[in-house]
Amino acid sequence: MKRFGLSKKERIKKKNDFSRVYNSGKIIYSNGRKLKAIFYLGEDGEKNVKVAFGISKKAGNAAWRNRLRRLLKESYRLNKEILSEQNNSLYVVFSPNTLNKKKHPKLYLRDVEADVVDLLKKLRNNL
RNA sequence: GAUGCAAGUUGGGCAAUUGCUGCUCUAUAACGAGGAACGUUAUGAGUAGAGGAAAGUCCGAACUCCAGAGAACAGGGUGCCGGAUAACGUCCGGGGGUCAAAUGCAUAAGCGUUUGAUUAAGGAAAGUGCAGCAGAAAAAAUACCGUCCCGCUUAUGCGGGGUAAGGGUGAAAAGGCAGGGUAAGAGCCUACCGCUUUGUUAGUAAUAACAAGGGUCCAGUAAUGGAGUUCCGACUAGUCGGAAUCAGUGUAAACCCCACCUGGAGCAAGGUCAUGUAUAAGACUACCCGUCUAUUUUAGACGGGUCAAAGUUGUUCGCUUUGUAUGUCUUGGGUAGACCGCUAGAGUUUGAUAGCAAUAUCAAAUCGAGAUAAAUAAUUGCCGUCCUGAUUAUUCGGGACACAGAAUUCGGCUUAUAGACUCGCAUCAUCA
RNA sequence: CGGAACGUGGCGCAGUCCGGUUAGCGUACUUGACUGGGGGUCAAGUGGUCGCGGGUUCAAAUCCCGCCGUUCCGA
Repeated sequence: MKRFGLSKKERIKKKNDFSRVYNSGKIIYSNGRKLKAIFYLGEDGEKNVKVAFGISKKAGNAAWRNRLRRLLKESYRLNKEILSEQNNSLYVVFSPNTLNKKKHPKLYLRDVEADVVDLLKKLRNNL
């Protein structure tokens, strides 16, 4: 597996997985409450982490949402080794909480990455 | 050269690193009984990878399904004329209306020419509805003030009648204006303008130009009466009665009339395979006639008719299916995985020909997204454009670079949009 | 992606079909009266770009066109 890669196997694709995360997952927020993450810890013993990025239609128009999703993906991709020590299957969905297009018409990686790292560290401590 | 307007084109570039999706490979590895071949997965290499609006979903089509998708009505849409097109509410060309400016003619009303803007613009002399408030009167209307005549009265004025020129109301008051006429007035009469009818010419047509006709005639101060012409109705069939004889205004994005178009749903359409639930629930299960077979009653098959149910997604007709078969129809439940549909097409560019143009025909060349909790990217550096701070004939900083993201595919419309370029027009400045 | 409905005082609605009278109702809010005070009742009052922009009309919340926003449905 690539060190900085993010292939199809590392993403949540099935509808059942999504409903499991949203129905019985836990929510944590980043410092400043810009972002939030919903996660679900499985008990099958398989060592893999799956992620997804969910952005509401109310946050902004399609081009803005597309850019935010790519930045979130990039931030996770560069920092996913933080979660490499756990042993069960883990499902995580990242979403913006207070972030929207009206407040932040221009998005940059340096703004988003710090919050994602913060979220990942909190996640590791919760396991 | 600057500024403004209008039209069109374009929608930052190069490199490095790290990634994603599709396709290709005599590539490497693992797995599948596994040597070859094949398949799957991973890795590697190569290659391609958002738009002019991809948007809004406002129109039009292609394509697919609905067990005919037929007819009539209803409903919906379009609306100057002609052309283009697969089609359109789109585009092109032509003509008309309205408004503004300039200018010419005219006493005026008005008419002509040029330029610009705008125009959902068939029919209001087929019918119906509506026109609040104000105003005397609002649609075959009407006399409030005024004005004229007659009667009464000392007079102020009162009563009767005429009058739409003037005042006033209103968005709108029943052609305009000048002269004649009159008791006063009025198309009451006349000229001009407008309106309208018919004809000719030009044009495929909308329409335009030109010509002719249309406000009747007689009597009367007037009201009015008579005559003529046209239309309608009645009957006793050639008389009687009624209406008209220069606009009965506006509204059809009110009903409506006319012409043309129109079945419904939409790629989450639909098809194949896999997985999987519960043969779950409900409705219909009628009658007559004829023929044939077996024959005691009777039963079965075929054909026809009636009836019932369901479908035909508004109604009717018509049509189709079913009516004792482990049948048909309706409702409900379950699956959310894979593949096909899925991208080469009414495609793009160039040239020639036809055409005023939209566009068409022919020839040559060319094209490379196809995802599905959804790829097409992120960061950095340099260059480019703009803003700004310091320094000052040069350099160093800082910031910004639009609107916006394919989801079956096309043709349009509408809306959003920083900057750059091209052509044309107008104004100003400078030089020759 | 496709298809539908709705937008009127702070809140919930009527009026829109078929244009005209003052845009109305409940609740909330303000003031006053009744009460020793509160609650409650009664009376009076405030508050509206009828989502936004054009058009038709003498006149538009209402008719027509274009935008904006919200909600719902579809394997």
